[in-house]
Amino acid sequence: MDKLKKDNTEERILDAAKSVFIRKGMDGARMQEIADEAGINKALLHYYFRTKQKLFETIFKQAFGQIFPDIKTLIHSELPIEKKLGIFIEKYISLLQQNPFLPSFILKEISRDPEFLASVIKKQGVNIRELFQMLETEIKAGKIRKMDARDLIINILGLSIFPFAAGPLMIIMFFEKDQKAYKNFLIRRKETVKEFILNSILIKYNIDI
Amino acid sequence: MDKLKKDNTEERILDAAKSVFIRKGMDGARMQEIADEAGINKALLHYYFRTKQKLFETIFKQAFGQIFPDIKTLIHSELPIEKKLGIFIEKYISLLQQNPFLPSFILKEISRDPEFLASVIKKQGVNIRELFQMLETEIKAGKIRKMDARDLIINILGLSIFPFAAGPLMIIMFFEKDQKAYKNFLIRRKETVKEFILNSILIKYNIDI
DNA sequence: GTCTATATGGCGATAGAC
DNA sequence: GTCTATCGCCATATAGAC
Repeated sequence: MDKLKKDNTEERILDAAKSVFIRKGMDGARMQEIADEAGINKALLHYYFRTKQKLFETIFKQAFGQIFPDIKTLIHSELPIEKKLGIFIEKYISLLQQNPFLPSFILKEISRDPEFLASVIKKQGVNIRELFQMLETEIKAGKIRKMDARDLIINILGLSIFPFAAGPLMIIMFFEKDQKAYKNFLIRRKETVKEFILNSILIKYNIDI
Repeated sequence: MDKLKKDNTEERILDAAKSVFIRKGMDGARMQEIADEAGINKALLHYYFRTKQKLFETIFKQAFGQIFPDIKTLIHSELPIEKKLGIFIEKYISLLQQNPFLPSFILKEISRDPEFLASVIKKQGVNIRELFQMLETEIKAGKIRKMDARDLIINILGLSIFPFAAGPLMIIMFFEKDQKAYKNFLIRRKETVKEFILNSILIKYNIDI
């Protein structure tokens, strides 16, 4: 029973902390606000997670862990490159749709403490090198037009992530505060991003006349 | 002489504030740090700009004002669309190169207070509607492949802005902390982004066999 | 205009009862 | 494990001398 109670409180704290940290960032978040949202008091926060910093790191790692869908299996799969990229983009944007505040949360952290973030990524076992090699192989094989693999990766990430990071502004300026229209835009995004990228990089042998 | 002295101090404050706010954001910035960097004391900050909030807003508007190069003239020019887009991308990335911390600064503000930001944009006299109309005209004329103009705008902005917002992480993970290699990457970016976008959206009538 | 000194409030963190 | 009360610090902001 005690065990259950503990788990429950800890979970409520983590949920509340995630919500507040994601809205306000590390600097803007207040322990009091997290406590309120969790339905407990500040002292208990410190009982569970000694410091604000530790609580933040717990949340950050948890949030960030989600952000790498199984890239590894995708890299080594035998699918043609356009399928690989298509699946990645779809999975990635779906993930962001379920966690729409992750992008701005992580971007904040990039400018606040990039070393910490890089260390978290390393621990996730993400293999950048393999990813580069895979892409470069495809480029050399002439499946993708000649380009810097770093550009390609950044382009894919930027096109996927940016509409979420800029979301609150887009809703006001592009969608007249119509949240639903924005949501529909994001749903279509999976297809339009795929289209946009593949159109740009695939080498096609069409006769267009 | 008094006038000169005033101007000088005010300018030093603005420079220092810009530097600190851009590094730390509104929440992370400290008035003491700004005062130190300006070579004065805290009290004087409040003498010039009553509150931190007001100082921040001054800086923000100033920084944001730069971010709209003369889009208006570009929209109404008689250049073909690929030239228009090319010029915009080049100008925009150049601007960001000179103010590499603007992206993360503004993205922070998007999630902190999007309404304020939208109001600043409105006052800048940016005419989103005209931009949409221009793009839609080109699409209808068959110069650009069929797509949602909002997607196109977001794609251009995302591809331009994201590499700066993610810069500190890229330097660590893609460039082994070699700042210079990253800078060179950004220099090349002007061309690669143009290429990437135009390749994706222009309708070409090539025979590729 | 610029400074020193201080007020005021808020926040993270801890002590200690239950 | 959970609470109330409080400490100690630091940040914004002001008062007042020069």
